[in-house]
Amino acid sequence: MTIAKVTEKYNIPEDTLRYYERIGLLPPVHRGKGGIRDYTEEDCRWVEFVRCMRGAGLSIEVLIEYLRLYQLGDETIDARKNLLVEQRAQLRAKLEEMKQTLERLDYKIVHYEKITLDKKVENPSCVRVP
Amino acid sequence: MTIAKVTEKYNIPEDTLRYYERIGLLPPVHRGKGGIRDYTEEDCRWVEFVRCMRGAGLSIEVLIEYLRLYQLGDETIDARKNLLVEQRAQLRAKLEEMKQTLERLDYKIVHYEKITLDKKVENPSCVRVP
DNA sequence: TCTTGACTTGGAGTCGACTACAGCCGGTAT
DNA sequence: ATACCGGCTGTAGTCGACTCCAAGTCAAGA
Repeated sequence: MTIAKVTEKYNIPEDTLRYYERIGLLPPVHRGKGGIRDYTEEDCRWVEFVRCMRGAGLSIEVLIEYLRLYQLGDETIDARKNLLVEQRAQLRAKLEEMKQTLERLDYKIVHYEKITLDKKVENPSCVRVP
Repeated sequence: MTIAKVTEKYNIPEDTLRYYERIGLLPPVHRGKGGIRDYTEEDCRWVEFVRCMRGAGLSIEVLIEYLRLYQLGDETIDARKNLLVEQRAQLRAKLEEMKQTLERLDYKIVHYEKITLDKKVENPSCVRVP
């Protein structure tokens, strides 16, 4: 699969795919004639995995480490699991924080809607909070 | 309230508080003798608000705009509400994405645990996926 | 044969969000 | 009087994560 196809399929710019590979966030992609990249099924799985994890905010550094461990084989299964457990904990925490903030936004929006209604009935009962 | 107290209370570095004020992410803080900042209750509410929203990933740009609108008074209530509604939508989407990823991590971790167990009973039934 | 277009590398530039000084000021403790 | 805080401004530097570009290669089509 050419880089253009991968870009199209996963919606990741070509430059970014090359960059990911260069820094070791993707395994070295096999090259065909003239050094042109030819992404295998497994390469694509990595691309998708990285997109997913980056989308959730995992750092590039951590993902490079994960790939590195993966490439070292079965010896690193424990280390990989620990890495994922750690990242999961952080993700959980972030998620919780964001849920709280979402609720706060809900509350504020309701507040703004109340103000607007109050104004319509000429009864301004709003308080000044951020 | 001095900047040091605010730093301590909200766990935001002094440099960052000054930076936030400079770029208009906080309203101009009143100064006492010798130009020293004296944060009011309302200033603190903004600090806390900004910390919360930044923590959820809202951009500085958007928050500056929100403060700007707020400072323009009641004329901008609608605009502010719209801004919040938009940001809430984005936050919801991000949250959903992260939830999916969290589940995926759960799944992968379980998978790694299975591998470890399998190995203990000399029955390696694992597949090679990222 | 020449051009076009998809790909390559290597390196530099950008962007958002801080973060770290250098150098100065004013009040208090020794 | 001096030294030390704690704060101030202004500017520059850092960091993570891309993003852009020049210059080159190669294959296929007019």
